[in-house]
This record gives sequence, structure tokens and C-alpha cells, in this order.
Amino acid sequence: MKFDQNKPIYLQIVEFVMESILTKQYQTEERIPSVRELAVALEVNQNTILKAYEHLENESIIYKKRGIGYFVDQQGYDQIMNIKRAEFIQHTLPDMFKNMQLLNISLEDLKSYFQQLNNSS
Amino acid sequence: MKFDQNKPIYLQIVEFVMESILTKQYQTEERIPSVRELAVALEVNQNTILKAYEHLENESIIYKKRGIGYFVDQQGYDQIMNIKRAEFIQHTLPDMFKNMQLLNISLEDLKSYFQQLNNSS
Amino acid sequence: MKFDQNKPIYLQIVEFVMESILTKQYQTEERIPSVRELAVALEVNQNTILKAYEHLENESIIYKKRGIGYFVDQQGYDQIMNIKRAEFIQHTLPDMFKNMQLLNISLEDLKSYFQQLNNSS
Amino acid sequence: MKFDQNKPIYLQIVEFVMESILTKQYQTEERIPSVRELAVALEVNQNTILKAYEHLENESIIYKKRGIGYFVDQQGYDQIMNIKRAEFIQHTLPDMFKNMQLLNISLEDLKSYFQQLNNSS
DNA sequence: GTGGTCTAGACCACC
DNA sequence: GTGGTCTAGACCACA
Repeated sequence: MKFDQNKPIYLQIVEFVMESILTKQYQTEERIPSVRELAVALEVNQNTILKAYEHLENESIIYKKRGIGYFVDQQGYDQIMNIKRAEFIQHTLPDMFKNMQLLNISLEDLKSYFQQLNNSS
Repeated sequence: MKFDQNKPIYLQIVEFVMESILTKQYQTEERIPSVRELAVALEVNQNTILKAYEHLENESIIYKKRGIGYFVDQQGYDQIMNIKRAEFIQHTLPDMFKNMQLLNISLEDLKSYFQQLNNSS
Repeated sequence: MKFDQNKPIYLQIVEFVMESILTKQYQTEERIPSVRELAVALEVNQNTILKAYEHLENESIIYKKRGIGYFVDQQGYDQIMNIKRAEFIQHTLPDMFKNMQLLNISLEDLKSYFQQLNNSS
Repeated sequence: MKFDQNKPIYLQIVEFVMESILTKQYQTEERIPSVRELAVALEVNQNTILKAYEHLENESIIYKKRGIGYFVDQQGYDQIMNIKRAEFIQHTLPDMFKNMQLLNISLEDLKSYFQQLNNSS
């Protein structure tokens, strides 16, 4: 996996796990990869994975069973939705609207970008 | 001026100068405040201002004359637009579209958010 | 290491690192000394080393990994060659030819200087 | 006149005057432009011209008559030749030979560069 | 006056 | 451990 050097790696891993849960790759109450496994898979220090998992644990998205591993919390999916929705409305949207004004981009332009991205992916 | 504690001050100053140019408060080829002046005005160290100015100089947004000061580059305005546009298309947009899919938000929803923000401001 | 008092120390460090790469003392993708290490070794402030490294990073000669260190960029060697070649052709050469005319020195004279220097070294 | 922002302007003016003397545009014992005149002509601060003239005076290349102006010294021409020759041999040449080795440029290559420049000028 | 370099030292986030 | 930000203050060359 390639990481953006401008954002903390552990936060990018948090994102990665969140998306895996949102897309149901990790189901509710299912065990997620161990710290070691993921560290090897992503070619990252174990401490970095641990920090990401602790972060997710603090947000009640995953929980750990001692000696066994980390599991997707029952309320994990909903928690992620809440967090993502809040961030979207409080940061992503205002930020985007501000830039649209500065760059003179209209909602119509947005629509065509949207279609372009959909076609290419 | 109050600074966001989560972002480097010098980058916030970079933003500040860019917006001053975008809004024509600093005109093309006009002299911008000296390092010392701005340091006093913003209550930060001179080195912090200098770092911001050097950053802007690297992006060809401002240039310096020895012993005189910093000036808005002829192509400064366009450079800022290029930078902002690139960031918008490469990061803001894909990020937003991805979140829209995950959060199940449609373009129609976006439109109504847009109108809400416009009314309230 | 002794520094020439007429040139900024950080630029002399830039030169030093470049030559270490050119002479293969630092190999491609190899880690170079940490900011602190080099600061101690050269007896200068950490900020001075950092400034040199940032300069080299801007020229795509080295790159950094968060929390790990600086590494020689894949294209580092070529970049240095490009920079040095450009400087040679745009500055050193025209400067020399101009002086040769003013001082009435011919290409033949140059050849003998060249041989003198080679013999003495 | 356009100045290289990387070198002190007053030194570039020193160069300019030296070349004017070498090419006999300013003859021995002839009066050179007044500080004010040259300042206007080159669009530079008078202090800058003054600094250049004082520098040239220190090297016995020009001398001043109070209330009248600056004049090319009797030994001015020879002085310039000495200075330029010394600099050429001590700095320009070794610097160039060093770069030639690093860049893998031979004396033959130099010859062709030389002819190119002669043709284009 | 202007920008620029450098230091010593503190403090931070990240790996 | 790593890089990075920031400060206070000194000192310099240049216009």
C-alpha cells in the first residue's frame, strides 16, 4: 500500500479499516487482521498499526479481546457513518464550496466532473 | 491574527498572502509587507514570516529585490489559481465523491446543502 | 569540517551531500545521516542541516520518510547531473569564454593549463 | 540593465565598469559617468553606484577629484588585467576543470561549445 | 531600512 | 529514535 507522506500513516490506516467496515469486507463482530499481520501486509511498523487500532477503539469502532485480537464493534458501522457524516458536513463541504467560489466552479461543472470520474472508474 | 493550532503557522501565513492576492488586496508587482512588519503585525517570529515568504517564492507567487523587499510576481495570481485548481481536482473532488458514495449522498442532496449555506451566509 | 566563511554553511552542506551522492558514497535509495547526527558531526545547528536537506528535497535529490529519515531519491543522481550541467553551460562556460577574450587567452593556452593542473595533482 | 539577483548589484556594476575600461570605452585618465548619472541610467540607488566606485577606487582602477568626478586611473587597465587574470587562474579554471571531470566533459567538447558560442554571437 | 544566516533551545507529532 | 515548527536574539551584507 502506498501512503501519502503528508498525512500521518496511522490515520491513513484508520481510514483504510473504516472503509473495509463500511464496504462490509469486515463484518460486525468479525475479527480483523492482527497487528502483526497488518504490519507485514502494509510494510509498516507494528506501533503504527497499534496506534491506528487504539484510535479506532477509542471511537468504539473496534474492541479487543485480550490474547485473541481485535473485532468490529456492534455499533462500529453506525459510528463510522456518524463520524464520516459529521466530517463531511463540517469540513469537506464548506471547504469545497469556498474553493468553488474562488475557482469559479459551478454546480453544473461539478456534475460533469462527477460523470467523468464515474466513467473512468 | 489568531492561528489554528493544528496547522503550521507559516502555512497559514502562506494561505493568508495567497488570499490577499486573489482578492486583489495585494496587486501584481506591488510590494507586500516586509518580513519585520508582518512579524510585528501578526505577533510571530521573523523567521516564521521568512519561511512563508520563501515558500511563496518557490511557487513563483512572489519574488524579492535585494535590500528592498518582496513583490507580487507577475504570474502570481495565475500560479495561485493553478495550485488551487490542481488541489481541488486531485484531492478535494475525489475525496468528496468517495465520501458521497460511502455516505449515500446524491448530487441532489449536495444542491440543497449548497442552498442552505448560501442562505445562511 | 571547515566552512568557507563567504558562503552560507547550509549551501556548503548541500554541495557536500551532492558530491557524496555523485561519488556513490551515498547510494540510491540509501538512508543518509539523520539531521541530528550530521549536526553533531559537522558541529552546526540542527536547523542548518534541516535547511540543507529541505533544499535537496526541493530539487528531488533526496526524499523523507516520516519518523525514519532522509533517503537518496531514485532520480537523485541524475538530478544532480542536470543541475550541474545546466549551471556549467549557462554560467561557467560563458563566463570563461568572456574572460578568455578579455584576457586574450586562447584555447591552446587552456590546454597547457589543463596539463599543468593534471601533472601537479 | 538587468541584474542577476544572486550577486550583489554593486559588484555587477564593478564588473560593468571594468569591462568598459578593458574595451577602451572608458579611456585612461578619462572621466567616467557621475554617480548620479549612472544611478539614473541603471535605475539603481546612488549608494549602490557609490559603493561600486569606492570599490574600484580601492583597487586603484579609478580615482576621484573632489567636486569634479571619477577618472580612470593611469594604471587602471593593468590593474584590471591583473585582477581578472588572478581570478581566472585561481577560481574560474580550477572550478571548471573540476566540473569537467564530474560532468565527463572533455577538452574536445569545450572546443565545440566555444565554436557554437562564437557563431551565435 | 531590507532580506538572510545561524545559534541554542524548547516542544511537538510520528514511527 | 525521526523530522518539523517556533522563538528570541545576534549578526551580516546589501540598497
